Amino acid sequence: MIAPALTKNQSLVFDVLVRAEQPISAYTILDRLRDHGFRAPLQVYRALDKLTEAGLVHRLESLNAFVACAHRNASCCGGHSHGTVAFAICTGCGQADEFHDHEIDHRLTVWAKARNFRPEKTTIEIRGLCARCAA
Amino acid sequence: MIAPALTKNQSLVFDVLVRAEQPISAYTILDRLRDHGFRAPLQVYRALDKLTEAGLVHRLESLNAFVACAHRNASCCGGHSHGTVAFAICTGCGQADEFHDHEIDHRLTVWAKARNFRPEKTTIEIRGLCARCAA
DNA sequence: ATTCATTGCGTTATGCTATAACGTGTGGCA
DNA sequence: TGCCACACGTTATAGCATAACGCAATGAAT
Ligand SMILES: [Zn+2]
Ligand SMILES: [Zn+2]
Ligand SMILES: [Zn+2]
Ligand SMILES: [Zn+2]
Repeated sequence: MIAPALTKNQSLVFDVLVRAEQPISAYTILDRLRDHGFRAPLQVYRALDKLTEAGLVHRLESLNAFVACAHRNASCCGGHSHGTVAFAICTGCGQADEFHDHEIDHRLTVWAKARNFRPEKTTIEIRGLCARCAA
Repeated sequence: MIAPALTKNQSLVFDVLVRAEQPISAYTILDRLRDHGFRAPLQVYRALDKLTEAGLVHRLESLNAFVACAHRNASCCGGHSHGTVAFAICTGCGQADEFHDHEIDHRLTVWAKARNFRPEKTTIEIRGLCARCAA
Protein backbone atom coordinates (compact mmCIF):
# COMPACT_ATOMS: atom_id res chain seq x y z
CA MET A 1 0.00 0.00 0.00
CA ILE A 2 1.64 3.21 -1.18
CA ALA A 3 0.10 5.68 1.19
CA PRO A 4 1.13 9.32 0.92
CA ALA A 5 1.60 11.16 4.19
CA LEU A 6 -1.54 12.67 5.54
CA THR A 7 -2.13 16.39 5.29
CA LYS A 8 -2.89 18.40 8.37
CA ASN A 9 -6.66 18.26 7.90
CA GLN A 10 -6.60 14.57 7.13
CA SER A 11 -4.59 13.88 10.27
CA LEU A 12 -6.97 15.89 12.41
CA VAL A 13 -10.02 14.07 11.06
CA PHE A 14 -8.35 10.69 11.37
CA ASP A 15 -7.37 11.46 14.93
CA VAL A 16 -10.92 12.30 15.90
CA LEU A 17 -12.10 9.01 14.43
CA VAL A 18 -9.45 6.97 16.21
CA ARG A 19 -10.29 8.59 19.53
CA ALA A 20 -14.02 8.10 19.01
CA GLU A 21 -13.66 4.32 18.88
CA GLN A 22 -17.07 4.13 17.31
CA PRO A 23 -18.80 5.49 14.22
CA ILE A 24 -19.48 9.22 14.19
CA SER A 25 -20.99 11.49 11.60
CA ALA A 26 -19.14 14.02 9.50
CA TYR A 27 -20.89 16.83 11.31
CA THR A 28 -19.85 15.46 14.68
CA ILE A 29 -16.28 15.44 13.43
CA LEU A 30 -16.74 19.02 12.30
CA ASP A 31 -17.92 20.05 15.76
CA ARG A 32 -14.96 18.39 17.41
CA LEU A 33 -12.57 20.23 15.15
CA ARG A 34 -13.94 23.74 15.43
CA ASP A 35 -11.24 24.58 17.93
CA HIS A 36 -8.71 23.57 15.32
CA GLY A 37 -10.06 25.97 12.76
CA PHE A 38 -12.62 23.83 10.97
CA ARG A 39 -15.58 25.88 9.83
CA ALA A 40 -17.30 24.02 7.00
CA PRO A 41 -18.49 20.46 6.22
CA LEU A 42 -16.36 20.28 3.10
CA GLN A 43 -13.20 20.40 5.12
CA VAL A 44 -14.34 17.21 6.78
CA TYR A 45 -15.72 15.51 3.70
CA ARG A 46 -12.62 16.15 1.65
CA ALA A 47 -10.44 14.61 4.32
CA LEU A 48 -12.82 11.67 4.68
CA ASP A 49 -12.67 11.02 0.95
CA LYS A 50 -8.92 10.69 1.03
CA LEU A 51 -8.91 8.61 4.19
CA THR A 52 -11.44 6.14 2.82
CA GLU A 53 -9.51 5.96 -0.44
CA ALA A 54 -6.44 5.09 1.58
CA GLY A 55 -8.38 2.44 3.49
CA LEU A 56 -7.82 4.10 6.85
CA VAL A 57 -11.48 4.86 7.34
CA HIS A 58 -14.71 3.09 6.49
CA ARG A 59 -18.06 4.61 5.79
CA LEU A 60 -21.08 2.92 7.35
CA GLU A 61 -23.90 3.33 4.89
CA SER A 62 -26.68 2.41 7.25
CA LEU A 63 -25.57 5.08 9.72
CA ASN A 64 -24.24 7.81 7.46
CA ALA A 65 -21.23 7.67 9.70
CA PHE A 66 -17.53 6.99 9.56
CA VAL A 67 -15.19 4.83 11.60
CA ALA A 68 -11.45 4.28 11.74
CA CYS A 69 -10.35 0.97 10.31
CA ALA A 70 -9.89 -1.64 13.02
CA HIS A 71 -7.48 -3.72 10.96
CA ARG A 72 -4.72 -1.28 10.34
CA ASN A 73 -2.10 -3.73 11.48
CA ALA A 74 -3.66 -6.94 10.24
CA SER A 75 -1.89 -8.68 7.42
CA CYS A 76 -4.84 -10.87 6.53
CA CYS A 77 -5.69 -10.38 2.87
CA GLY A 78 -3.10 -7.65 2.57
CA GLY A 79 -4.46 -5.58 5.39
CA HIS A 80 -7.95 -6.64 4.39
CA SER A 81 -7.84 -4.19 1.55
CA HIS A 82 -8.33 -6.97 -0.97
CA GLY A 83 -11.26 -8.42 0.89
CA THR A 84 -14.65 -7.14 1.75
CA VAL A 85 -15.19 -5.80 5.22
CA ALA A 86 -18.31 -6.39 7.26
CA PHE A 87 -19.66 -4.61 10.30
CA ALA A 88 -21.86 -5.64 13.18
CA ILE A 89 -23.40 -2.47 14.50
CA CYS A 90 -25.12 -2.35 17.86
CA THR A 91 -28.17 -0.13 17.84
CA GLY A 92 -27.96 0.02 21.61
CA CYS A 93 -24.47 1.25 22.38
CA GLY A 94 -23.32 2.29 18.93
CA GLN A 95 -20.31 0.00 18.85
CA ALA A 96 -19.32 -1.27 15.42
CA ASP A 97 -17.38 -4.49 15.12
CA GLU A 98 -15.36 -4.82 11.95
CA PHE A 99 -14.71 -8.28 10.59
CA HIS A 100 -13.89 -10.19 7.47
CA ASP A 101 -15.16 -13.49 6.16
CA HIS A 102 -13.47 -15.22 3.27
CA GLU A 103 -16.41 -17.39 2.46
CA ILE A 104 -18.82 -14.48 2.16
CA ASP A 105 -16.30 -12.68 0.05
CA HIS A 106 -16.00 -15.76 -2.13
CA ARG A 107 -19.74 -16.19 -2.57
CA LEU A 108 -20.18 -12.60 -3.62
CA THR A 109 -17.33 -12.91 -6.07
CA VAL A 110 -18.84 -16.03 -7.56
CA TRP A 111 -22.20 -14.36 -7.92
CA ALA A 112 -20.64 -11.37 -9.63
CA LYS A 113 -18.46 -13.42 -11.98
CA ALA A 114 -21.40 -15.52 -13.10
CA ARG A 115 -23.18 -12.35 -14.19
CA ASN A 116 -20.21 -10.37 -15.44
CA PHE A 117 -20.93 -7.82 -12.78
CA ARG A 118 -17.85 -5.84 -11.87
CA PRO A 119 -17.90 -4.97 -8.16
CA GLU A 120 -16.33 -1.75 -7.01
CA LYS A 121 -17.40 -1.46 -3.43
CA THR A 122 -19.29 -3.85 -1.22
CA THR A 123 -21.22 -2.98 1.90
CA ILE A 124 -22.10 -5.55 4.56
CA GLU A 125 -23.68 -4.27 7.74
CA ILE A 126 -25.54 -6.22 10.38
CA ARG A 127 -27.57 -4.05 12.68
CA GLY A 128 -28.75 -5.48 15.96
CA LEU A 129 -27.88 -5.76 19.61
CA CYS A 130 -24.47 -6.71 20.91
CA ALA A 131 -24.11 -9.28 23.69
CA ARG A 132 -24.01 -6.66 26.41
CA CYS A 133 -26.98 -4.67 25.15
CA ALA A 134 -29.12 -7.74 24.45
CA ALA A 135 -28.76 -9.07 27.98
CA MET B 1 -47.27 -13.58 6.11
CA ILE B 2 -50.31 -11.81 7.50
CA ALA B 3 -50.32 -8.69 5.42
CA PRO B 4 -53.09 -6.16 6.00
CA ALA B 5 -54.52 -4.51 2.93
CA LEU B 6 -52.65 -1.46 1.83
CA THR B 7 -54.07 1.97 2.46
CA LYS B 8 -54.54 4.37 -0.40
CA ASN B 9 -51.25 6.18 0.18
CA GLN B 10 -49.36 2.94 0.59
CA SER B 11 -50.79 1.61 -2.66
CA LEU B 12 -49.85 4.76 -4.51
CA VAL B 13 -46.28 4.66 -3.24
CA PHE B 14 -45.94 0.96 -3.94
CA ASP B 15 -47.28 1.46 -7.43
CA VAL B 16 -44.70 4.11 -8.19
CA LEU B 17 -41.94 1.79 -7.01
CA VAL B 18 -43.18 -1.15 -9.06
CA ARG B 19 -43.38 0.98 -12.19
CA ALA B 20 -39.93 2.47 -11.59
CA GLU B 21 -38.27 -0.94 -11.84
CA GLN B 22 -35.22 0.53 -10.19
CA PRO B 23 -34.39 2.25 -6.93
CA ILE B 24 -35.75 5.77 -6.52
CA SER B 25 -35.55 8.23 -3.67
CA ALA B 26 -38.40 9.23 -1.39
CA TYR B 27 -38.41 12.69 -2.88
CA THR B 28 -38.68 11.30 -6.39
CA ILE B 29 -41.68 9.32 -5.26
CA LEU B 30 -43.12 12.49 -3.78
CA ASP B 31 -42.73 14.32 -7.07
CA ARG B 32 -44.43 11.54 -8.97
CA LEU B 33 -47.39 11.63 -6.63
CA ARG B 34 -48.05 15.35 -6.51
CA ASP B 35 -50.84 14.92 -9.00
CA HIS B 36 -52.42 12.48 -6.58
CA GLY B 37 -52.46 14.97 -3.76
CA PHE B 38 -49.12 14.30 -2.11
CA ARG B 39 -47.62 17.46 -0.69
CA ALA B 40 -45.10 16.51 1.99
CA PRO B 41 -42.23 14.04 2.44
CA LEU B 42 -43.87 12.48 5.47
CA GLN B 43 -46.68 11.13 3.40
CA VAL B 44 -44.11 9.16 1.45
CA TYR B 45 -41.96 8.13 4.40
CA ARG B 46 -44.90 6.87 6.40
CA ALA B 47 -46.03 4.70 3.52
CA LEU B 48 -42.48 3.46 2.96
CA ASP B 49 -42.19 2.46 6.61
CA LYS B 50 -45.22 0.25 6.36
CA LEU B 51 -44.22 -1.21 3.03
CA THR B 52 -40.75 -2.13 4.23
CA GLU B 53 -42.22 -3.60 7.41
CA ALA B 54 -44.45 -5.72 5.22
CA GLY B 55 -41.47 -6.80 3.13
CA LEU B 56 -42.88 -5.35 -0.08
CA VAL B 57 -40.17 -2.76 -0.37
CA HIS B 58 -36.46 -2.67 0.41
CA ARG B 59 -34.36 0.28 1.37
CA LEU B 60 -30.94 0.58 -0.26
CA GLU B 61 -28.68 2.16 2.31
CA SER B 62 -25.88 3.04 -0.05
CA LEU B 63 -28.28 4.98 -2.27
CA ASN B 64 -30.78 6.38 0.20
CA ALA B 65 -33.34 4.92 -2.15
CA PHE B 66 -36.14 2.39 -2.19
CA VAL B 67 -37.07 -0.44 -4.49
CA ALA B 68 -39.99 -2.83 -4.81
CA CYS B 69 -39.17 -6.36 -3.73
CA ALA B 70 -38.29 -8.55 -6.69
CA HIS B 71 -39.22 -11.77 -4.92
CA ARG B 72 -42.82 -11.16 -4.14
CA ASN B 73 -43.83 -14.51 -5.57
CA ALA B 74 -40.79 -16.53 -4.62
CA SER B 75 -41.32 -19.20 -2.04
CA CYS B 76 -37.62 -19.61 -1.27
CA CYS B 77 -37.05 -19.15 2.45
CA GLY B 78 -40.67 -18.17 2.94
CA GLY B 79 -40.64 -15.47 0.33
CA HIS B 80 -37.08 -14.61 1.34
CA SER B 81 -38.42 -12.90 4.41
CA HIS B 82 -36.49 -15.26 6.65
CA GLY B 83 -33.28 -14.80 4.76
CA THR B 84 -31.07 -11.87 4.13
CA VAL B 85 -31.40 -10.11 0.84
CA ALA B 86 -28.49 -8.78 -1.16
CA PHE B 87 -28.34 -6.27 -3.98
CA ALA B 88 -25.99 -5.73 -6.87
CA ILE B 89 -26.35 -2.09 -7.84
CA CYS B 90 -25.02 -0.76 -11.11
CA THR B 91 -23.56 2.71 -10.79
CA GLY B 92 -23.91 3.10 -14.54
CA CYS B 93 -27.55 2.42 -15.29
CA GLY B 94 -28.99 2.35 -11.79
CA GLN B 95 -30.37 -1.16 -12.02
CA ALA B 96 -30.48 -3.10 -8.76
CA ASP B 97 -30.46 -6.86 -8.84
CA GLU B 98 -31.93 -8.50 -5.77
CA PHE B 99 -30.68 -11.92 -4.77
CA HIS B 100 -30.31 -14.27 -1.88
CA ASP B 101 -27.48 -16.55 -0.87
CA HIS B 102 -27.96 -19.19 1.77
CA GLU B 103 -24.28 -19.60 2.45
CA ILE B 104 -23.73 -15.91 3.11
CA ASP B 105 -26.75 -15.90 5.33
CA HIS B 106 -25.35 -18.88 7.17
CA ARG B 107 -21.92 -17.37 7.69
CA LEU B 108 -23.38 -14.19 9.09
CA THR B 109 -25.58 -16.17 11.42
CA VAL B 110 -22.62 -18.19 12.63
CA TRP B 111 -20.60 -15.06 13.24
CA ALA B 112 -23.44 -13.50 15.21
CA LYS B 113 -24.17 -16.60 17.27
CA ALA B 114 -20.54 -16.98 18.26
CA ARG B 115 -20.61 -13.45 19.70
CA ASN B 116 -24.14 -13.43 21.08
CA PHE B 117 -24.91 -10.65 18.69
CA ARG B 118 -28.61 -10.46 17.92
CA PRO B 119 -29.13 -9.33 14.32
CA GLU B 120 -32.17 -7.28 13.44
CA LYS B 121 -31.51 -6.13 9.93
CA THR B 122 -28.73 -6.96 7.55
CA THR B 123 -27.62 -4.91 4.59
CA ILE B 124 -25.61 -6.36 1.71
CA GLU B 125 -25.00 -4.16 -1.27
CA ILE B 126 -22.48 -4.58 -4.05
CA ARG B 127 -21.92 -1.46 -6.07
CA GLY B 128 -20.26 -1.74 -9.41
CA LEU B 129 -20.93 -2.06 -13.12
CA CYS B 130 -23.40 -4.50 -14.61
CA ALA B 131 -22.44 -6.59 -17.64
CA ARG B 132 -23.94 -4.14 -20.10
CA CYS B 133 -22.42 -1.03 -18.53
CA ALA B 134 -18.97 -2.61 -18.09
CA ALA B 135 -18.69 -3.57 -21.75
C1' DA C 1 -74.47 4.95 22.43
C1' DT C 2 -70.36 6.66 24.70
C1' DT C 3 -65.81 6.11 25.68
C1' DC C 4 -61.29 4.99 24.55
C1' DA C 5 -57.31 3.41 21.97
C1' DT C 6 -55.30 2.79 17.55
C1' DT C 7 -54.17 4.05 13.19
C1' DG C 8 -53.77 6.78 9.19
C1' DC C 9 -53.55 11.27 7.41
C1' DG C 10 -52.23 16.39 6.46
C1' DT C 11 -49.34 20.40 7.50
C1' DT C 12 -45.54 23.24 9.08
C1' DA C 13 -41.25 23.57 10.60
C1' DT C 14 -36.84 21.91 11.42
C1' DG C 15 -32.69 19.13 11.45
C1' DC C 16 -29.18 16.27 9.41
C1' DT C 17 -26.26 14.84 5.41
C1' DA C 18 -23.69 16.05 1.26
C1' DT C 19 -22.08 18.67 -2.70
C1' DA C 20 -21.64 22.75 -6.19
C1' DA C 21 -19.08 26.54 -7.40
C1' DC C 22 -15.85 29.85 -6.70
C1' DG C 23 -11.33 31.57 -5.44
C1' DT C 24 -6.51 31.24 -3.02
C1' DG C 25 -2.04 29.47 -2.20
C1' DT C 26 1.71 26.25 -2.68
C1' DG C 27 5.12 23.08 -4.63
C1' DG C 28 6.94 20.50 -8.56
C1' DC C 29 8.50 20.80 -13.09
C1' DA C 30 9.12 21.83 -18.23
C1' DT D 1 8.59 31.92 -16.13
C1' DG D 2 4.59 29.56 -17.11
C1' DC D 3 2.04 25.70 -16.16
C1' DC D 4 -0.26 22.05 -13.59
C1' DA D 5 -1.92 19.43 -9.72
C1' DC D 6 -3.54 19.58 -5.34
C1' DA D 7 -4.96 20.96 -0.87
C1' DC D 8 -7.49 24.40 1.29
C1' DG D 9 -11.18 28.05 2.66
C1' DT D 10 -15.81 30.04 2.03
C1' DT D 11 -20.56 30.65 0.73
C1' DA D 12 -24.47 28.83 -0.93
C1' DT D 13 -27.39 25.19 -2.13
C1' DA D 14 -29.15 20.56 -2.76
C1' DG D 15 -30.90 16.24 -0.94
C1' DC D 16 -32.61 13.17 2.80
C1' DA D 17 -35.37 12.51 7.05
C1' DT D 18 -38.05 13.49 11.22
C1' DA D 19 -40.40 16.31 15.18
C1' DA D 20 -44.57 18.01 16.66
C1' DC D 21 -49.03 19.39 16.17
C1' DG D 22 -53.91 18.42 15.17
C1' DC D 23 -57.76 16.02 12.83
C1' DA D 24 -60.55 12.04 11.26
C1' DA D 25 -61.92 7.28 10.87
C1' DT D 26 -62.06 2.79 12.77
C1' DG D 27 -63.13 -0.65 15.92
C1' DA D 28 -63.49 -2.62 20.29
C1' DA D 29 -65.08 -2.41 25.33
C1' DT D 30 -68.22 -0.71 28.68
ZN1 LIG E 1 -10.88 -1.86 7.94
ZN1 LIG F 1 -24.33 -2.71 22.37
ZN1 LIG G 1 -37.20 -8.72 -1.64
ZN1 LIG H 1 -25.60 -1.01 -15.66
